[in-house]
Amino acid sequence: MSMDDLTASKGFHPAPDGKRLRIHGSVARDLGIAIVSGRYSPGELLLGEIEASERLKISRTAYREALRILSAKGLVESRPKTGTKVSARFKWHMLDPDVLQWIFELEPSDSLLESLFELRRVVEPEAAALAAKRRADDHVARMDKALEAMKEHTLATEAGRQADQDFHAALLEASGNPFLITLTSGVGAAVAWTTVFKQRHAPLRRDPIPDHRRVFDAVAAGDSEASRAAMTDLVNMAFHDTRGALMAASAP
Amino acid sequence: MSMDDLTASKGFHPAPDGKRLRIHGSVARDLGIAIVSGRYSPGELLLGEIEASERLKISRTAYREALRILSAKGLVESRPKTGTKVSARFKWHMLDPDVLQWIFELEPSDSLLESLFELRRVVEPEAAALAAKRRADDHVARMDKALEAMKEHTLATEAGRQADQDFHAALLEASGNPFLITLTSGVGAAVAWTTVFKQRHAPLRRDPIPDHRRVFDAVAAGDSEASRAAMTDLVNMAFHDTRGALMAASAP
DNA sequence: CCGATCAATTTTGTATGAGAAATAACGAGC
DNA sequence: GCTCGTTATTTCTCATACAAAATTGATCGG
Repeated sequence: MSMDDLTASKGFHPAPDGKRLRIHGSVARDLGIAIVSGRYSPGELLLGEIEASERLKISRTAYREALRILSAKGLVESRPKTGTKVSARFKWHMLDPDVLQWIFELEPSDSLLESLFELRRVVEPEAAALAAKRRADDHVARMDKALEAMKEHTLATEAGRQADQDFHAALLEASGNPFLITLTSGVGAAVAWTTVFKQRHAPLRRDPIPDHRRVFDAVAAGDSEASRAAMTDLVNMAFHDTRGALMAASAP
Repeated sequence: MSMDDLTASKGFHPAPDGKRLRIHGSVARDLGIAIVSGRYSPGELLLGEIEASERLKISRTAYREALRILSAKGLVESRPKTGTKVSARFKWHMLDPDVLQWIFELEPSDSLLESLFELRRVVEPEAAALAAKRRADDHVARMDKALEAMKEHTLATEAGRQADQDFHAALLEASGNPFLITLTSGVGAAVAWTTVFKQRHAPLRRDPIPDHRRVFDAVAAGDSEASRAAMTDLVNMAFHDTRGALMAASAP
């Protein structure tokens, strides 16, 4: 692909950053999206530093730092004389929060979506089960509070979605496993953002409160089996919603 | 902590890179290890660019690029005027291959080790079960070949360990899920390197061939239940070995 | 005394030019 | 045909200068 396409699309991204931080990362973002979306194929050589930075109208340093970010995420690898090339897909850090977000900002293939939720169906119920065993009173209180806020504001509002995030965050913390926390929160955030972004506030899903309530009750009661089951349902519902959002966005 | 400690330890790392690639990343490595090992606490401010680069005896650009790598992995965040500070732990990308490796090069706490294998016990058996359903003949052939090589060379040799890697790689590919592949291979590689590095070729584990054979037979037969069970045993054995290696290294 | 607005200072961010290291490709010599 | 040095290209490093951002403090008005 031509580097000009990138320049052309500069600044058109909705930038679902949440908090504005590291504006400069937009270059890495654009390049990253171009890569994960397949506009650069694995093995393909990128232009040299001078040429690329000229096309993008940025300095060489800025371009290099963007490449550093991408190489830290396993998307590219560069060596002297050879140049910088897009890494093979299996080297990509697919679970990196940014990479995930980049993937889901475009139109992820059905199989990718299926794969991601395959992972979620395995991990998240187990996290809920662990949370049921290990939760402290504080976690239960936070989940309860978040649930109340969800009921009050609904998911159509920013406050409601924040409460949803809080609910899951508290649950994950209760699991006490930092790896599960990183994994699940990253995946959840990327997907949640997708649904919100693709279907703007569309009340497509059925009332999510009862399902959350089931999870809450099970975890609060310390019933790991019930927690697992309830969370499985929740993930399945999320899968349904996400698929719906993506299909609506791709075929308007 | 003082930045001088870093300079002092420069070049002492065994650099388990495998292929030499991006030597320059050693700065990021040192800093990353310093962070995940707790020598910098979350929230702590790093020195300014000029001062830090002087201490490390590198240029400002080199130091900045190292910071970029770390920020891409969620370890630090920098803003103008405020400076660069170590991010809160929950922001770290714990499943990033490099971060994992950095964590396990030091002495990870028992609870961390427990947490990681908690994740593995959930994910890897499921990956094996999926592989049993989806494996193609090619995957079986590769696993078979790798198994033969393992039997011939044993895990005490480099060739044998390579065969072990190949075995698991083929199995993961058979699962057909890129997220499972990234997750498992990253985790596996970091831990495998730890055991090899900590206990140099020590024949601590019982013969791993039969356990691998069980997995192979189940996957080849397309029996997902048996695959799940066999892989569970394999993970448990790996947990035992890793714990042993780490304890041996910490209390010589 | 309190508040707000505006300027100053500090820190990261960007730009640019010059050169060093690394490595793949080429060619000379045997 | 094979080995070994040479060359060319590309990333990597360095040094310096300037721009942008954001916190701090000071100044002014109420």
